[in-house]
Amino acid sequence: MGTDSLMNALAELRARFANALAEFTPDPAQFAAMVKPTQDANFGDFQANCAMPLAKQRGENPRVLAAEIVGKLDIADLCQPPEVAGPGFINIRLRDDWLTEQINRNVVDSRLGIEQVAKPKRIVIDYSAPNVAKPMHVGHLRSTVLGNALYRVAKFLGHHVLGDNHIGDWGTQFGMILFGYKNFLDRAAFEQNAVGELARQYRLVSQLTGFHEAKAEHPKAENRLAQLQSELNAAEPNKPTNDKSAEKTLKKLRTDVSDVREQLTSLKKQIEAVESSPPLKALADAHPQIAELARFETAKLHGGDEENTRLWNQFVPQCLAAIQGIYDRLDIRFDMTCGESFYNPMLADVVAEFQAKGLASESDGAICVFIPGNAAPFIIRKRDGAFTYASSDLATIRYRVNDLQADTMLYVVDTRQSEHFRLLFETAKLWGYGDRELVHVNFGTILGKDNKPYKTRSGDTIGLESLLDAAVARARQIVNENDDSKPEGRELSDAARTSVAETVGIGAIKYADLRHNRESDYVYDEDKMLATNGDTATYMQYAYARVAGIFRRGGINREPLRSGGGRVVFTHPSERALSLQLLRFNEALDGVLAENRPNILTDYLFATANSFSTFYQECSVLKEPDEAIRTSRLLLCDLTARVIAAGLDLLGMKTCEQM
RNA sequence: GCGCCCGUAGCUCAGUUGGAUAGAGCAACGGAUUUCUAAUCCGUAGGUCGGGGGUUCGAAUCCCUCCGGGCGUGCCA
Repeated sequence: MGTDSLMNALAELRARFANALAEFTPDPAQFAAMVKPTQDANFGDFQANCAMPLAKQRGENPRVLAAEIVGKLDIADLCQPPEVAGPGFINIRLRDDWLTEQINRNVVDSRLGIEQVAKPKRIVIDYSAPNVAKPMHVGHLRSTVLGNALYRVAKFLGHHVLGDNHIGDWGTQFGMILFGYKNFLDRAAFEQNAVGELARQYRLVSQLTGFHEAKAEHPKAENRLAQLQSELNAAEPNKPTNDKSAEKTLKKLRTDVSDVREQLTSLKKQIEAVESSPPLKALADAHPQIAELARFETAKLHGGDEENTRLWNQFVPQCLAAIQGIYDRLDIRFDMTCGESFYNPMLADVVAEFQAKGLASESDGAICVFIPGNAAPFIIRKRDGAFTYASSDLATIRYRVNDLQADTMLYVVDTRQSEHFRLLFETAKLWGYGDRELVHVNFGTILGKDNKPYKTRSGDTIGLESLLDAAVARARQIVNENDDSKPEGRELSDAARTSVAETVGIGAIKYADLRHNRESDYVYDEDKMLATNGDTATYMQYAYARVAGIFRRGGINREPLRSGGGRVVFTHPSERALSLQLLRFNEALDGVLAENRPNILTDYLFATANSFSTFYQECSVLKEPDEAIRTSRLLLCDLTARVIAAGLDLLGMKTCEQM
């Protein structure tokens, strides 16, 4: 395969442009990078935007320069003669013979034309990271789905990737279960379902703790409200006419008042939830110091207390096994699960090293790293001597660099922790890890239809499991309806329907998450993600199933088809469009990794499935009388199916042969 | 108070280091089916890209400012 690079049209064009541009600039690569796919097919397949900025730099006429560049270009083997348009765009249309050459190469390529990277990096992807003490909830969805997609793509492109689940197994939450276990355990329930009972303990202790805090906070909030209210009442009547700053203060007061009101109602709700239930109220009254006692259990665990250590060793594997159930369903496996407890033994040494090197200093009793230009300190040990997640994260970096030889570390974590990671990375740089790539792959919040963080109507967080169940149940309904309404009656067995529903339901959730720009918040809308039309996982899965249907109906074996020596030929515009689209798979994958944005791949797959649907509409395959054309179309179908299945697989989604 | 982010079509969202007439999906309207699966395709309509100013041959994108919203903010992770 001496012409590997030809498989990537964009890269090849850029290389050719770089050659031509060498005569005009010392930095041809920068300008060659301005070759891009066109947005509008009327302008051809690719466009080069380099003439304008280059002309500006050289003080020349951009159109004239564009023509000169075209004159130096050696691309006649791949493109039709380029055209200069507008202020100096160079429009390029690939030659059909070159295109068919490439597509025929990909048709028989097991990697679908995707090369592995020349210089693989060792990448650690830190994602999902649930707290094992409590059930996974909607807040874990994005990290889990996004991280896994990046993991799969990086791996497919040939990087050495380690997926690491940095679980919370050592924090205050564990003290809460320990306290609950010792004081409130329902033994029978525990025998029957240990993890469920532990989760109940967590919720119970957390509720009681919250109750006492709310009790203490409530009068303070009322005072604050009263004070703000009176300030507002005083300010409101002498409303200034044209005083901007006074107006602003007034507005600020109003929002403060409504904020405190909101806080008050939520406190009341918390209090009422306990007080309206006599058994809960009795528990609360019996344990006024519950928060402190739970913290004490955590401290005992950290101190090596025998009983707590024994319970911890018993609980953690059980909790992990329960979480694994969700991962199995989501088709996710980690290479390693090194949580907080794994790094615990290293923390004292890390802090000592920072102190010894003079990188950290004491402030108000806490050990802090102060980064110039940052107001907030990076606290690596608290006043009470306990370590923080800052110290744990530093130990993690050291481990990943020294023991795992990581070049790149990705942290797929909520954007609200941006500041923490900024400080963490700065601190790591001071510590001597400035040569490693540390990236916070941040993402936004999943919102409910009220545009607030997604919660149940009563304000509880939504369990991940129930989210999956709901989507699958809805998918099952749709599968039933669709299959029942087939012209010749139902085609799927009950078992098949169940399996399709799982594939479609889980796919819907994942796709809905991945198709958004990760940095945006998005509204969780089950109706939309499971709609039978539109930009959904189902659309891609359906396109795949249609291809599978062709091969099934035609009784065609795909392996022999590929090796049968048939060739793709263009007889219809939709065949060309589909082929070009299929050849762009590598652009999409490169794009995903360049910015850690899987939505680039969802966009690509949607466009691909769309291209296919058009082709499917315009070109009959099995009914095509000309055998060469029929074979050509079968080859296109086969490659389409493989690209869609591979793309979905890289996003963590499955396909079905029939749906 | 300080810091970060966002504001694009009626709704949900894309928009690649500044590029051509700002794009999808849904909803609306009009077409296509003796179905290789209509969970589809083709078309129409819909936007002062929050307002204003600036830089540029060229701005949704960069800078300033104002308005509106979200998030974070020294010992939770």
